[in-house]
Amino acid sequence: MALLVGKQHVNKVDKKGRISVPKRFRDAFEQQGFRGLFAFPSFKFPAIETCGLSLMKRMSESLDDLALFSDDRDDLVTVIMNNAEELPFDPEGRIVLPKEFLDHAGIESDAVFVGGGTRCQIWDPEKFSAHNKQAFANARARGATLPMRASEPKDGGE
Amino acid sequence: MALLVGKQHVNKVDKKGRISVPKRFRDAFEQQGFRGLFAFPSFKFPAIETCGLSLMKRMSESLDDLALFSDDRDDLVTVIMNNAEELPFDPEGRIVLPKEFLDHAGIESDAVFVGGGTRCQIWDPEKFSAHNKQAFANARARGATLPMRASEPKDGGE
DNA sequence: TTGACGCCCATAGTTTCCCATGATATCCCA
DNA sequence: TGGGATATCATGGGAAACTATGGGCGTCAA
Repeated sequence: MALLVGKQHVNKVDKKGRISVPKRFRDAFEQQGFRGLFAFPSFKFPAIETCGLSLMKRMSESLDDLALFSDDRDDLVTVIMNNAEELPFDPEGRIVLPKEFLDHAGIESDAVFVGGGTRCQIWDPEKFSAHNKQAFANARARGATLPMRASEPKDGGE
Repeated sequence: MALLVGKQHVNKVDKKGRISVPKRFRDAFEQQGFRGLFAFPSFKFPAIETCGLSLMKRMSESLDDLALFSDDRDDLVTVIMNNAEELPFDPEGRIVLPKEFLDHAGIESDAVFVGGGTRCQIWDPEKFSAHNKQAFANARARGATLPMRASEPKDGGE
């Protein structure tokens, strides 16, 4: 899948709750066989997490591998599936953000799409800006490092 | 199959006990070859479990895999199969919820359809809200993780 | 005959679609 | 290399389509 990066897409939420999904991101999601995306509130941040059909399906299948009616499964289903929403694109490539999501993220009129590799987050621009600064500070203070995966011999698809 | 997710569908139970099944869920169930759904009271929660023909079949088969005459099997067969009802959609896409189910779930005038991937549950909105909070707390306390199925090597077609 | 159930119709409120407009970015050509 | 022509993307609003809901009627069965 195309990589989603960047934080330059600041779009407007209109009075119907619609917002344009940046073309790049939209294309990446559409390639997964569903003209839309899946969104759910982040539990760590005041932000909305979004992903495409592939990841959502994979999570659903993984959940189905757990024993039906087990506590583990029930809790995870609730946390993941029950709190997600399927948001189809309209012909112009917009989605309608449920009010609950807007509240969670503290979004009013503008929102920024932040690419995070295979998925993306939607933030209130100011909140993200603060979060971004903080992340820089944290990484610097902690001297964060990233152990790298061995590179693929061939171009490993997606 | 289309994924069933979300908890935004809050519909009303009319005095005949009818309730509209949200369009998305209805479509997903109908695709399975039966214009209706299967429902049975959850034995863990004050909620009604519902699923389509496919999952019902899969559960039946899974039950057959349990040892004949084992307590688990007998109990589950009783709890699931004996208490399940086949609820056909009316021309408007509604089902009639048996009074017994309404009582079990403590549903009076409103009910929320909660998507859980391949099935969905019907709850009293307030009870679900509390349950949702609890599930988050449980998952966090237990440090729940979801072992993921291996992702498809190629771009997962479909 | 009464009640339960399924079907039909009417309606209100949303949601989705469609079109128009403005703003950008891209490209082409002088 | 500058300027404009063109395609693309984001945005806004109105209209059409659809979903959810409520009530009435006929039918079948106890």
